[in-house]
Amino acid sequence: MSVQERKQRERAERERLIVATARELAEQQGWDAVTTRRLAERIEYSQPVLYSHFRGKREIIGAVALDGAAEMAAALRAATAAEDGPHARVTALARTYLDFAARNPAVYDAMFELDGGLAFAHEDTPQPLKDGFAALLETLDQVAGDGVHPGLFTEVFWAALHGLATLTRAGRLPPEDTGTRVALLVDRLAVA
Amino acid sequence: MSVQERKQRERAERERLIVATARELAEQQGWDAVTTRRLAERIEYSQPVLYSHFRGKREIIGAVALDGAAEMAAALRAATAAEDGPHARVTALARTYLDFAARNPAVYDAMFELDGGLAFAHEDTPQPLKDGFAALLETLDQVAGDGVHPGLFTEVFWAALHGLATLTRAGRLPPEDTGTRVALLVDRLAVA
DNA sequence: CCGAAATCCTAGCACTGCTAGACAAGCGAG
DNA sequence: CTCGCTTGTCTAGCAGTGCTAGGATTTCGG
Repeated sequence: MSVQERKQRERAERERLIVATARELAEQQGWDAVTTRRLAERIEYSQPVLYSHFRGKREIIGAVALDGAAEMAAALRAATAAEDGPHARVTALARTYLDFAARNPAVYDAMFELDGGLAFAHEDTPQPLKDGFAALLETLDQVAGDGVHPGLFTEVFWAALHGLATLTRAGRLPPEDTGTRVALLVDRLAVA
Repeated sequence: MSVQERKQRERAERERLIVATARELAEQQGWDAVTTRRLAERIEYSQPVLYSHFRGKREIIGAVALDGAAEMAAALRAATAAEDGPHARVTALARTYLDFAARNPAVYDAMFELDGGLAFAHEDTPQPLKDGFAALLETLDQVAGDGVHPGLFTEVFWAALHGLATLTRAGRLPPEDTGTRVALLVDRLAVA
């Protein structure tokens, strides 16, 4: 049995390599450069190997997205835990969110811009995505205000952050004023 | 000279046909289905004709985006003009924006999601885009609040709308609560 | 009416995601 | 240890993509 276990381990290892390589390549040269051929060459296997791990390119993007979601959730929790008071925590949350999106554009694209074939807002939503939303909710819950459903408030706040992230990265918003925009957003949306 | 004029007219007419057909096809079957071959077949010309009007597919997407921006700006102005009072106008603005995005997903994608090769936030930004932003600013200017730069406020509000639009359409947010989200957003962001 | 110029199309390139079928390596059974 | 078989991998290829070179056809000006 040990032989099979080793094989399974190696297979899982290779799968992680595929995802990590795809992410790296996307971050370096953009998702357009992530072709099955280039990806296969980088992991030093032939293309069909990719399809023995994933149904197709979409699923690879989806895997990168899940990794990213877990990472982002951890970053958000770490950033908010270091702050005192709801207002400071929300500010830190927003800054960290936008910072993550700016520093990992390819991963952010995999999560929200590209089609990774992931389910959302259903019971069959993958755990890391649920957890990412939960990380937002934990902090935003405290500033939703009376009579406002925390989940709905989180959705609105998240949408605002998402809009800022995407529009800034696409060159639609000048990046210099990000700090001011965050301050305005937090001051208005979050009730003490 | 009349002959040349007629030719120019026909050329312009054909260009409009290309853009309209691209938009129609994208709205019917998604942008993935808008290939140069299919598009060429629909306008009953060969592919190279497309390239005598546009540098490439990107520019076609850009042309659809510009059309859409003009349309959206008109819709926003019409909707806000019919309302009395700043709060009602902002609400109408937000509703109209999200409604436009929901009803014309392909056009909205061309404007913001896809790369149409358009410049933004510079002096060489095409006029319809500037005008779209101006349409937002006209209404939001009234509710920015004291000491808040109207342009910056508009950017934040716009980002929030954009986030709601994209996340809803991608299935990330349940569509039922759109009205509630808009109400929350307007109530908090807009200062009476 | 005829040469020149503008217009358009056929054919093809390099690339994409994805897959069938050949091939080799490693396994368990005798 | 050897034989058959499963398992894993690769080569080669398909249909489709955006885009373009070069030839054919139409249309214009003299």
